[in-house]
Amino acid sequence: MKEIPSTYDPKAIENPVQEKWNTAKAYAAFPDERDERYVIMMPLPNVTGALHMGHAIDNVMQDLLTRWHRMRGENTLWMPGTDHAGIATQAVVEKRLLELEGKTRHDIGREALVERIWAWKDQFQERIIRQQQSMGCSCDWDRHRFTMDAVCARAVRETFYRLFRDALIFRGYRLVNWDCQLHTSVSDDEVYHETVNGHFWHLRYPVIDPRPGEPDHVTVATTRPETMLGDTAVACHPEPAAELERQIERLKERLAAAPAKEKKALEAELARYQARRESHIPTLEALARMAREGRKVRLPLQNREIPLILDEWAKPELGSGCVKITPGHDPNDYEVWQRHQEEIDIINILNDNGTLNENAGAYAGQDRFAARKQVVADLKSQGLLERVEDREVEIGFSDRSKTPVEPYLSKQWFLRMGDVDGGVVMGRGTAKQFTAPGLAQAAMDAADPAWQSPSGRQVAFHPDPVRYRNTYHNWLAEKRDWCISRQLWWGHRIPIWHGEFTMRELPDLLNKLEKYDPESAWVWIDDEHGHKFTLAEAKRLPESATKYEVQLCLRTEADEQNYGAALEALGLIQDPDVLDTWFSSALWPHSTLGWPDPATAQVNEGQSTTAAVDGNSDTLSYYYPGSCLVTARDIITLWVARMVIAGLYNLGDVPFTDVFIHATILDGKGERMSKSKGNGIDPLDIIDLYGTDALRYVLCDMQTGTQDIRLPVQAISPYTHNPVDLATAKHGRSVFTYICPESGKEFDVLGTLPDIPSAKIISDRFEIGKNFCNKLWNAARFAMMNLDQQSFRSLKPAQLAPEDRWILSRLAKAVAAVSEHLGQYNPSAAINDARDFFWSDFCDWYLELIKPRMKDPESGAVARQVLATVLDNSLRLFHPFIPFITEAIWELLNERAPQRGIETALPQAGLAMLASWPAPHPDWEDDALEDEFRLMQEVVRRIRDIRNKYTVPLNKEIDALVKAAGKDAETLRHMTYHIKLSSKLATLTVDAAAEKPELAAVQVLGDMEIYVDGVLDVETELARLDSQRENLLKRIEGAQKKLSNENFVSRAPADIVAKERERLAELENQLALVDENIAQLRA
RNA sequence: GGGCGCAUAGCUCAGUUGGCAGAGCAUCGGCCUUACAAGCCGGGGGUCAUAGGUUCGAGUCCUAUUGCGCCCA
Repeated sequence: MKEIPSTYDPKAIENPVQEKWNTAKAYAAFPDERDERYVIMMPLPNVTGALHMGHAIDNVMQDLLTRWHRMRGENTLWMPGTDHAGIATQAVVEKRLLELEGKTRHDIGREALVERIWAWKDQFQERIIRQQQSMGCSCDWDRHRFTMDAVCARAVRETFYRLFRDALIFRGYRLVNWDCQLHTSVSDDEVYHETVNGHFWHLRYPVIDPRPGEPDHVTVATTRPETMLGDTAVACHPEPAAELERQIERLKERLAAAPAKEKKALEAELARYQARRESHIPTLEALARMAREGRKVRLPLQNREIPLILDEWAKPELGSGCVKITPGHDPNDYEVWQRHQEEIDIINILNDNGTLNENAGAYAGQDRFAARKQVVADLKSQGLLERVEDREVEIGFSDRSKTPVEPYLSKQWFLRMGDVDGGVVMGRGTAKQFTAPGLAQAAMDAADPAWQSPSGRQVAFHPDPVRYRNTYHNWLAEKRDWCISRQLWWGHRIPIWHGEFTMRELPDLLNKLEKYDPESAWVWIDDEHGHKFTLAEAKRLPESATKYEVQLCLRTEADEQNYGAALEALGLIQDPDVLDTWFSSALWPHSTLGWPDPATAQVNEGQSTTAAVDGNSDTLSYYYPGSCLVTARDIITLWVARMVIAGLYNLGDVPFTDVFIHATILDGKGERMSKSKGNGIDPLDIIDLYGTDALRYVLCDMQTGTQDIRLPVQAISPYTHNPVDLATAKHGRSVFTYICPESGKEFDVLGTLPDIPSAKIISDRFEIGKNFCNKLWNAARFAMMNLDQQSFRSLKPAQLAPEDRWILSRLAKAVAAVSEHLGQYNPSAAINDARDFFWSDFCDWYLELIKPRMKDPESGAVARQVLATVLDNSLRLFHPFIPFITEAIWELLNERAPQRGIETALPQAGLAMLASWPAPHPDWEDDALEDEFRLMQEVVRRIRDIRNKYTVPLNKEIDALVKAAGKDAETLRHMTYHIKLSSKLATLTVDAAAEKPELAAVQVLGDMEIYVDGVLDVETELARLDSQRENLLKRIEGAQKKLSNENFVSRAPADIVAKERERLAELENQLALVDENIAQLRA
């Protein structure tokens, strides 16, 4: 039998426990005959780097739910995996390539780069899995997926094909955010904005052939002067005077409603507006008239004539009242262009690397920032620069390359999110097929409590259903088309072959394409306006020089092998772009299970199959739809919504019914924790210092409702190895360095400065978890010392001592409360229910009460059996929260008391992880007994207080006399043993007619008085009684005031009033007793 | 600019339908009591951000203000 060390050492237990789980494959899930199942799909970590605290809480919450449901006997699958994270990973690898070898991706080519990214992915995926395993994640490691695995890739292709066939995927020109360094579009989510000091340049464009009385130039302003090279118009408001008046009225309304302190600024603005009636409106009216006449201005530097146009985007109350229109490089101007397509052009002046192209004339080839300087200088020398204003400007940066993004016109693939004529068929060909108005609408409906999928499901958010549903709804309601193409090399290649042809060239090609089976190769023909034609329709188009784009989607990898080369021979080329990462993540809940066909899905070597075996279902039909998605707030829109869309579209059902939104981890200042801010904690550092279970305990403890988690952080000084509080420490030469207060030397928290030692970031909050684990360890150790091949025999309640029945009653209630709170997605409440039971009831009272019984053969045997049973249930109860220590103790307990239970034996299990969740035991609950215990504990506390007040050492036994009658007296007589033991009394006497010994310390408790003789110091006692008296007076006054309020007595519910009366009577009684005692002592 | 959220003990947070303000940590005093000093026993500490309102009664409901955070543009 194993010796039990006297202190809890997480390092000594975690690896062996991990090995046991892995050897037993305790995590593995297979379809079987059970109807109850529980499925969680892991939000995929990127393969770009190590896991941080955000991953830690996400994983711990998932593992908590997974272990809990597994113990409840449900067929539980937690599917793990990693995400290829397109741009993020490629950017990291490209950066390394440049740093280490001085090469760009173009130097080594597509294939070689992709090969290097695979190598990177293999390395990091392994590391991530190790980290997750060390956090105790009980995912099914034999089903681990990577978004570019064959099984996932097939699902991506199939989905793309179906969406394309349904005309929900289309190609079009759009202004996108362009990363000039990575040469790719980036999504809005990948752009962050920063306010920087910039300029507002006011430029003059000469009017062509001005007539008398007309302005000879217009002034426009811009923060990006080089974009003027791509200007195609200058806009003026169609009704400048009327519009200005409207704005003046609006401002007046705002002024009337504004608080005093804002009035001044608004008044000034109003005055400015009013002055413009004179200073600007005549010119603007003239320009509007000229625009109506089709007049033009000359674009400087380009010597191009561009029209004056009328558009409401020009604001007569701002600037000059006119705006330059650069449709190719500004989103607002792009919208203006869409309204005026017949009148004006759209010009792109940028290359994909941020240099100017041939459309920039003399500036072609220059970088955009160099060109900016040159343009400004040239305008100035021509006298066309009116003035330069300093101004704060907001600039969008690419999150990946940290360089400014440019609005850039390019052809991209989109997924249509809006409603579609005739609707969209969801779950086509399945038993759950239905029609939705559009993809976004389908996902919105899915979270509507009134809606049900064909299987009766819908999506609900926890723990705040309304708030998070609104977030989800508001985003989807925009129904913005989703740009799914990325100009990258790393990711799922778009399975489209396309080419441009005129109607003269087309018929021949169409005849050849017609031979392909549409089940393998779907064809759409787009005209220049994005109208789509089928093959058959296109054949009837009139012969012309108009260009059409032929797009053909090959459905499978095999189709590509078979037809790819032939298509290229026909003049079609494969689109070089890859899909947005979220496209494959959206399919995660079903692609991982083998969709579209689990029988033929190609899983990796050594993995569990997705196909049906031994008469059980395949994984897709068994585990889809899943149960719960666990994630943070910021992923609701990005990912949750897209998974719902994909699940509904492909399978006609939601991917999960519950979404658990957990907290975001902040530092002590309330800022989001992140590696790049220097406040990020590495979970492995916490595990190293406090143990995995401590990490998990504290994360569970802090996951309350919707409250984010604030973790005050410290740095471990590399000089003294002592913690340094970062909230108060002084900074060194940058915001990422601090001065160690003890040594006065500087350290760095980012770990990127070569000449300064870096410090680990930790948080002492995790001590709470370690302390609890130590308590659990030692309580178990005490139990083990007393359990030696403890045997089981059926015990009737009558054979149990009161403390045995009491602890079982408390246990039954704790089990119920923990289950209840876990069901409500409240881990904090749940772990505290368990903790309070274990620490405050079991350790503080029960263990102390049974110590003497350990020497008695008969009552000792009963106590041991109760002890083993309660410990058994406690381990089961704590296991989902702190799996390592509970598993380690479980093994020790199995050795010493293999069979546990009270009346019947509990179900046995070799692993705590596979043990059953504690059974509910309403029959053990005993409220009357708990009341008696509460009274006993009160009395004990009063006596202990006296001991403390008069510093009576514990080894000095004292006598207590209690004046009590009726039920109280009866209870105290039942509990005499417990009171004596817990407060170390020689004797306890309970007597209704007890007389207070002259110099006894007194405690008043309800109607009772407790006397302890022989310890008293008169002065101290008087002071104590005085303060008690004060307190009583205050409370009596409050109660009297309340009861003398006629309104309270007449309007408050009768039971509340009665309770208040009762309370007053009791307080008055206590006051009388205290007064009596004071009088006696004074006498 | 639009939307959402938060403010309770020194710190981190609970506080159900409105009915006696709680926990853990920290702090103070006493204990190396035989599982645990990472512990045990006891104590102190609050104008529930501010100002109004509803109500017999407000930490809780309503309005405004202040400060902070997040999301979207």
